Amino acid sequence: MQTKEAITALAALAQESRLAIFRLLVQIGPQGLAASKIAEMLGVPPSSLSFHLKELSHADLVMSRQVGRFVIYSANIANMNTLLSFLTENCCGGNPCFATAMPNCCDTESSTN
Amino acid sequence: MQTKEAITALAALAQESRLAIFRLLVQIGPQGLAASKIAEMLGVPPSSLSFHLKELSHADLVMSRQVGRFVIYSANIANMNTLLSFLTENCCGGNPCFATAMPNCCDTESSTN
DNA sequence: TCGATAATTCCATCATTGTAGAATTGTCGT
DNA sequence: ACGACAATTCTACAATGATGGAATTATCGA
Repeated sequence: MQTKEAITALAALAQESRLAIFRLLVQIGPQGLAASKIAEMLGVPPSSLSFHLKELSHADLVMSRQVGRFVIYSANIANMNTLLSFLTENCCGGNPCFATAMPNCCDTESSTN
Repeated sequence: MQTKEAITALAALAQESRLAIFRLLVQIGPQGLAASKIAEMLGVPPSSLSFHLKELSHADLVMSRQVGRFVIYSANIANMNTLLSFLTENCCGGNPCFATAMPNCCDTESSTN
């Protein structure tokens, strides 16, 4: 992961609505939620929600798939884990302090780990 | 950790200079670096550096201590870990996907793991 | 106490981002 | 094809954040 991508992701998360959306999607897991459902649960106006979902998508933190007239959004856990790793990369110069790898949370589609 | 604190921390990291500063301090570890040294290593003007260090301090991502006429900054790894946990909290509804706890990177002041 | 260096605050300028109503596009059921 | 609903884009407006030079505060060595 490059610095630029990390900043995009962090900036995407550094906003009340988007953080709420993302955390909601993390908790829901791979099955995801329709945009309208998210709007309903979080009380965000549709246009604002679209704006924020676009930001999160652009930051590769959420994925979307079309199902009928719904667009289902889900958290991109793999990329979130990449981000977390980036933040702790080479912690303390790689000395004993650091417990190897980051957790693999909800290994998305690919193989587990 | 509250949402508000998380947003403050994420916003602090979502900026090129600050992310560079933070990652540098993470890699340096508990011993930390003087502000002037950081400025030198990253090529940031002193006033800008102060501004960014203040942001990072306010977000509880770095700590500082005065040593002579130097102010030594170090990463607050404990709080970073709290932030990472917050982001993955209750992932997938707490189902099998999630590998228990976050890594404890550089257990700050206390014992070194 | 004086010069030198470390660090922060002040300040003005510039750029980016959040917000939400209205209009638009796309998909469904009949 | 038409009405209903899902979602996005368009468009201003308001608010916040980044930048770096100059002045200021604080600490050291001699």
